[in-house]
Amino acid sequence: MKLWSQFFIPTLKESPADAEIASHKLLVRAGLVRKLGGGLYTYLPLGLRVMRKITQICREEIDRGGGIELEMPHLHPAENWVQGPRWSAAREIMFRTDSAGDGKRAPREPEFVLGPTHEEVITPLVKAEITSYRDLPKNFYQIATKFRNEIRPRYGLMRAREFVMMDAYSFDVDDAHAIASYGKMKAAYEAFFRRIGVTAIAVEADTGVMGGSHSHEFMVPAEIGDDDVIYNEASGYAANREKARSALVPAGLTDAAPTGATEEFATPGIVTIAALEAAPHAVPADNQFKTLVFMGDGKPFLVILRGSDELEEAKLGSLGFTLFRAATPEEIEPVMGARPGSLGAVRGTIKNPGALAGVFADAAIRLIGNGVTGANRDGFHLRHVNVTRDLAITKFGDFRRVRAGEPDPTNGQPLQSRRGIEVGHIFKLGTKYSEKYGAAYTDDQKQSHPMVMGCYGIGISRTLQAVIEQSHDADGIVWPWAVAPFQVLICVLDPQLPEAMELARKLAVAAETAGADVLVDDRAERPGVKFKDADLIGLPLRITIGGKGLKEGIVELKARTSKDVLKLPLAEAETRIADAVRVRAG
RNA sequence: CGGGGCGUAGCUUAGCCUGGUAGAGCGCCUGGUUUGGGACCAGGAGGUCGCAGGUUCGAAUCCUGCCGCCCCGACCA
Repeated sequence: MKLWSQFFIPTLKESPADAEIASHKLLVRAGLVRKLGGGLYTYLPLGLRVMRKITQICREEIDRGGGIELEMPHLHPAENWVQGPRWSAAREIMFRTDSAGDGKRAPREPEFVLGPTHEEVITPLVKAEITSYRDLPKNFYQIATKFRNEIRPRYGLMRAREFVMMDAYSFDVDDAHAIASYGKMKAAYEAFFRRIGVTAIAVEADTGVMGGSHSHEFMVPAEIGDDDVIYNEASGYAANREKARSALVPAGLTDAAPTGATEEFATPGIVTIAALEAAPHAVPADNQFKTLVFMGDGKPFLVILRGSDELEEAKLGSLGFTLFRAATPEEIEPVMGARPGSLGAVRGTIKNPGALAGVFADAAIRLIGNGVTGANRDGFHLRHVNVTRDLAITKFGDFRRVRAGEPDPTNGQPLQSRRGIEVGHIFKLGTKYSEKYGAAYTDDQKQSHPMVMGCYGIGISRTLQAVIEQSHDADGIVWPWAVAPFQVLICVLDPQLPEAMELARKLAVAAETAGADVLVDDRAERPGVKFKDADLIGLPLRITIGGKGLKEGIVELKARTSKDVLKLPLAEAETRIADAVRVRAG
């Protein structure tokens, strides 16, 4: 039992000016966190209690899924990263540290980085410690602070520079066993989110800079989420838009025959799809070929899409470049012979085709058959361009952004789209890290093999905020039982009455014995203030002890989720409260 | 990092355009009246107006630079 007057819950009537979304406002207003700087937050006592509860449930479920807890340093020798496979891709999000020195000369020390994730630490550890198939599988995890120099921290704990994450790393003898480990973690995640009272759905996801073959993200549906989930309820298909597929291009599609010889026509000043759509040319966007130029590891490559489609940039990750970015007009012209707006991939029109690392076409351009594209001559386009006859395509792929309404790839029904917050991610990594660091084992035939890895993350602090985003009303937070900082609030309206406080202590003991954490509001505040604060901090059960009720011989019991107030005769109060707690505690 | 916005008391903010003693509400302190959904009255403390330059007799206000924060984009748990 905690007495409010001896605890620290600084609630606010007004929302801080820098908070935009409900959960961020409530985090601050309910006295859970305070901001230190952009993306940096202090967990106040109430917030810390929630973090601990989420952390503990996470630990229990990961343990149940076979995880072994350890803790690695937050400070990493940069050397570990330089040796790894993604130093160049990941260094931009890392904080580098050194000694503050004596202020007189530049410190000369090994370079350190603050850990954004721990593959670069765990893999060398496992390499050194595990060498036999007899010691596999192993799945190590920790729940610890991570540091990422987010370009734009946002929405309170939602995207912070310093945040708490559960990160796990599995090591298996082969692919089949790695998939089993992956499956166990997926089940553990589902159990975790269920227990903390959060709806999180597993969706297919892009692997990003982590690499690896496949992955799922766990998404909490929310309007303010950063990600779009493409899904269909009937089929159960769900994917991050970055990864989503659709059956837009029918499997049996036959390629259109040419309609005539390609023909150049003048389009002075027309450099956008929309402009070519307008009169006098009137070429529909879905009859145009859009030609984009990217730089992949220093070499230009082309991506061709339908004019009506958007590029889904994440999908270019499948092309195998370590780093890629859009090319600048200065880079484009010498290769293509024209500036953006008049580009095309028709054979023979590209000025310097040898410079290209490839021409990658989205499969949907096959729906065009014969269309219009840039002539690689400023102010000119080509018509009657046939996909198979004319375009210098290296490879077809899926590069377009899927839109709601397109057919589900599994059942053909229309796909839907909604926003979500990514709270967890699981990756099947393969041998990318184990090969790089030499983490290998010897099998029973004395053969050496790289271990097959998986890695898994849950954003604990982000999940905390996602809980609030998903569970609040106009008055404040509505905590799910399992993660509430306290489950029972005893509101003593007349704390100056000794019999009121005595009763509060008695009821607190009853609730605690039944399995609840109890907060007693013993402040010398007016009832209105106490009720407003009670709703704001959102504890699941509220017991009200007032002078009036005591004269009547009752106390009141109210759930945060309900408007109904139960009047409990004093003689029954302890048992009734204990029952109410047991029902919810399960 | 590109685009936009904002920095005034612990919090929310007015004042800035059109330069001339920095104001309110909440919170805090004292006293009193109150006491079942953010009370009222009286008194009080609290501000180098983000920082540094500049223009001016005079700058919160105009100009320049920097810093910080928020929003949109690319990245992520």
